[in-house]
Amino acid sequence: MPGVTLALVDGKWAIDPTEDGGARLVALGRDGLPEGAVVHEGELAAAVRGRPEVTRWVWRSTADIYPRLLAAGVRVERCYDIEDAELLLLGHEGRLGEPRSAAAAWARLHRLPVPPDPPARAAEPGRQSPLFEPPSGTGLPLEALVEVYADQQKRHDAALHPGRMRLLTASESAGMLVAAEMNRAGLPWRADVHREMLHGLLGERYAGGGEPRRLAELADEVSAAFGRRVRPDLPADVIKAFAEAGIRITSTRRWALEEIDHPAVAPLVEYKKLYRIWTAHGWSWLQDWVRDGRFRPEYTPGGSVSGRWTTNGGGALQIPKVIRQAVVADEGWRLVVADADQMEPRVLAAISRDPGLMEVAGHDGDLYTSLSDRAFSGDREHAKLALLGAIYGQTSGDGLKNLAALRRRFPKAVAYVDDAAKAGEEGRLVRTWLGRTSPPAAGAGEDGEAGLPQEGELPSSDGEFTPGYASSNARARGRFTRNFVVQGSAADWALLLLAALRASLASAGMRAELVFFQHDEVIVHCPLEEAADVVTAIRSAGELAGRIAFGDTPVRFPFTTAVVERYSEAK
DNA sequence: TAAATTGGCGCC
DNA sequence: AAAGGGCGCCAATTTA
Repeated sequence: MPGVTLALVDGKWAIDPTEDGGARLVALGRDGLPEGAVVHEGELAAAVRGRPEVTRWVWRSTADIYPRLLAAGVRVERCYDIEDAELLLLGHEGRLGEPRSAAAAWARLHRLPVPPDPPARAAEPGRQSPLFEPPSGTGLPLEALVEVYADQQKRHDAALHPGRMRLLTASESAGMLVAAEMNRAGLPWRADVHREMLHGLLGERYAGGGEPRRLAELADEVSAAFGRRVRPDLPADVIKAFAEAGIRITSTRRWALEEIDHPAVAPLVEYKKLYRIWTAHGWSWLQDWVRDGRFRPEYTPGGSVSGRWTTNGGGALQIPKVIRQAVVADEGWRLVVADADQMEPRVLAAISRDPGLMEVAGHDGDLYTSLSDRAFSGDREHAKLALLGAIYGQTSGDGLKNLAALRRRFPKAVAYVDDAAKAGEEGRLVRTWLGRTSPPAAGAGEDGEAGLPQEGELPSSDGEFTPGYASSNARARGRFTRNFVVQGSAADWALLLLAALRASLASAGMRAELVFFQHDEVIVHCPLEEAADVVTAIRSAGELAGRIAFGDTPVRFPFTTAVVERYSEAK
């Protein structure tokens, strides 16, 4: 599958946009240093389009440059995003928090004062597309960018696992391309369907921005149940009202409310559910975020420390299930919705190399069922809770009880997350499989010393660890690092999945495009006749991602797929 | 008055 | 039955 490999060297060029809409470019050798002279082209897109032999474009920031190429109809196969790589390398070096702009990297290289990063700008729904903004370059000439790039190559060599680190920066760069393409494509969204649903759920929308009819009615029911006016959206008011009724609660979370026997509970819970839809995905959301039949969130690959993506504006990764009815394929097209099955347990099997868990994860069938057959006398729910509890660091409840059984049967898997938790409690850093590194504990830093950090050897300066005892802060940090190694390695795999899928769709010359990605789930929008091939492409990409990320492993990465007209029809 | 924090809940 | 990881978003409240 030549179109799907992740070649790291060959045909690399560095490019930097100029103020006048052109670009400066130079070919790069294997060492990352320039080969030949810098050339200037009058038009950025033409400069790229005219060099089809280039297999990887090295540039400062994909988010800055690629939308403009896409607008001109130019797609690129691969890129290397210098500022993204800088962030990953800094993290790996235990220096997360230092400025990551190319200008900062260049200044560090030359022992000059390091400029702080510009503040991140929040997405505004009505904001002009970056297409019409001038390049937001940092004023660094191409020659300096290339110096930073060559230095980054050396820093990859110095990483704990240089090959994996290269894979990490290459795949996150690919993720940047995917993100820009998805931002451009948008998720098909039927505003009329959405409005119908809002009306059905919430009732009429009153002018002046007040609560819709159904919410007002529920608020009245809550008040009637208490015998006085109570505002259901104010936790303090609700807690006080229950106290007056002789019921002591400390929070108004749904699970806490549902324990209570009181006539206010039912309307209160219903109110919270609908209130959430009204404020987060209601009429004003629709107005702000849906244009021309598409919802266009801004994806940020690696936006969370674990490497999961985030979105900026529009809450794209929290679309309530009921609202998904509004996600409808175009006429004659379909949505291929693919969900990776039990991704995190499978990733734990691959990274811990626990023989028993690898065997359980070596089949496409339901992982929790085979887990429970082996270790929980067929009790699937207990098996699932135990495994998730181990990954999340559960501290009480049934999950904890069943952890003992899990530890007996799958000692290496449990030890892997336990070791990560211990590292976190002791203030050390942990890494994902490909080398993304957890941030230093709060209060650590400042005293960073020379030399390359090795796994588990980075000191913390918060001084709160004492042998045999961990403070609640330390334990919280342990839960974080415990989960980080699994969630983050799963994000590693997901990046490779996206890169492989993108390459596969492009090489097959399909009209299909990726339109949604959410941790372990992708949606591809495609003509009906391409749907079967898309399903195949997704399955192959998942397996390929597993092999590239984790090497020779028996662990399988199957998907549940659905070819549907509406997102809500999947699952 | 603006920025930061809190509580709650949606998704994974 | 009870609450462990990661986010973004909203409204209200507290802090600067």
